[in-house]
Amino acid sequence: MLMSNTQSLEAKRIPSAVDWVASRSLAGAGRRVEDVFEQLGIPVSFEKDGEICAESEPAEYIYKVVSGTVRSTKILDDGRRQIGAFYMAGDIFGLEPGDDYHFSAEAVTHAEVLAVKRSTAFAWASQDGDFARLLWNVTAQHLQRAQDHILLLGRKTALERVATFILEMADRLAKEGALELPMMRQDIADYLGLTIETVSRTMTHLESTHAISLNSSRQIALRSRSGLNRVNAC
Amino acid sequence: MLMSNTQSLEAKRIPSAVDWVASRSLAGAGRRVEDVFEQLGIPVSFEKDGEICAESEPAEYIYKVVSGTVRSTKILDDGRRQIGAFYMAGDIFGLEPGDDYHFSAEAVTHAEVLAVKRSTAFAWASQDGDFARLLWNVTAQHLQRAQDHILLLGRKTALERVATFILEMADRLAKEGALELPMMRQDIADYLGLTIETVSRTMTHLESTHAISLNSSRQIALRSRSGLNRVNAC
DNA sequence: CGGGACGTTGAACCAAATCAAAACAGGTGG
DNA sequence: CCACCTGTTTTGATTTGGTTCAACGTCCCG
Repeated sequence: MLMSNTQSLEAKRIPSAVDWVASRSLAGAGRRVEDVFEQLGIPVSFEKDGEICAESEPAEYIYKVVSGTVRSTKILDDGRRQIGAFYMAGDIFGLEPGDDYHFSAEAVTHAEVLAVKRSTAFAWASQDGDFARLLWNVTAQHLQRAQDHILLLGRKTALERVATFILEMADRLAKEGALELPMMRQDIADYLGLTIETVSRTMTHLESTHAISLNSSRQIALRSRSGLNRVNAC
Repeated sequence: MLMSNTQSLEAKRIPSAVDWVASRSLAGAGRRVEDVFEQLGIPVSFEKDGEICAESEPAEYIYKVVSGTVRSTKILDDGRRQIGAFYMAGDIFGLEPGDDYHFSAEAVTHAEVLAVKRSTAFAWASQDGDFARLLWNVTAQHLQRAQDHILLLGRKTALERVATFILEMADRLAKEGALELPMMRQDIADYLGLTIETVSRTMTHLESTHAISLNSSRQIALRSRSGLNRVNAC
């Protein structure tokens, strides 16, 4: 869909970025490592549902989310879909040990990302231990989240899954007690390994037990964090 | 249980390893990066069900499996257990971005591991880009496996889960078509997010459809890899 | 040969899925 | 401003895959 967007990257800016890193890689020590993406990244924006990268395509870029929300997905032959993670502002994704992406990534909302060529990032990391350490750290944190999610999918009930989800989202994007979910019910269902109906019913149930209140389907207020924590086994 | 074993590590050998890495870290360039664990690691062995590390304890060591099989587990308050991964000979585990382990690890069978102090490994990695790259690679591969497992737990049926499991184990430890499972049914169930009964029934079903044959409960022969691949959605 | 751990099988049950329909929320255009 | 359309969410009725509960086999190992 937004393939043209992705492909145009190459023609537009990348070659100069490669030259840049080659010429400055040893001068990078003074640079703040957190800002490497900001300095080397090409800003790209994706409309809602735009495809940022596709499973089993060459993993040419690493991405950092500037704004918006991104989902990583895997799809089975018959269309069943699983969302592995949501990435929000500040999150880095697309780091692959092999040559190809191992999942697809799509914009949940309109999203702005910074794209850095994999080769550029690796070249930089080989010169700058702090940056290498940052990349490892990002990967290891993703792994921890994945392990938590494995526990959720393998052993938690629908009620526990939804409670965990709401608490996770509250931590990541709450402004004083209320949160605006960027994704629709189908995305939540595919993240939690449930159906939309079960997600909807469970939300309603949490509202009826005064754990949350649903301003609109996307806007949730935490009524009782302790209630959510209680229902969320841990 | 084997806490004494783990704790004795410190007294026994670690301090000398720290000195060693300090004195030789810059001389390490000629060393084969794959062998760093063999050179720096302290061999430790664990009996069946021995605890190698525990969730939320300080992540003091990184481990490499020499022989045997290890499971990583997370447990909910009420005892529900999820196995995140199995580690076999050659696998590295225990790499944590934070200061504490994020899961427990136990020996499924009698297991020999090499333990390297986290601080030692990180010190080495900061001097040796190849070793840093190796550690990142290990982490990123674990992440990919975790993502595949998330898909399995979120969206696959019991039959598909068991088929996927058998194919995975066949890839990792098959000798000409037959494989000897190191773990019991409860471990398989906790890995696949099922119950022992369902795992057992599903194995029986796969045998009755001539996809596998069960020599004993632990010894499986792949009768029809294509049959398994067919049942295993992907 | 007897006991305990592990594995299989059977029957009843239940949490979540599926199937179906109604309610809701934005847009768009008259 | 309202009527209409389309995509999304909620609610209801029914079904089902997998769990639970219960019993029986099997395999070691002393």
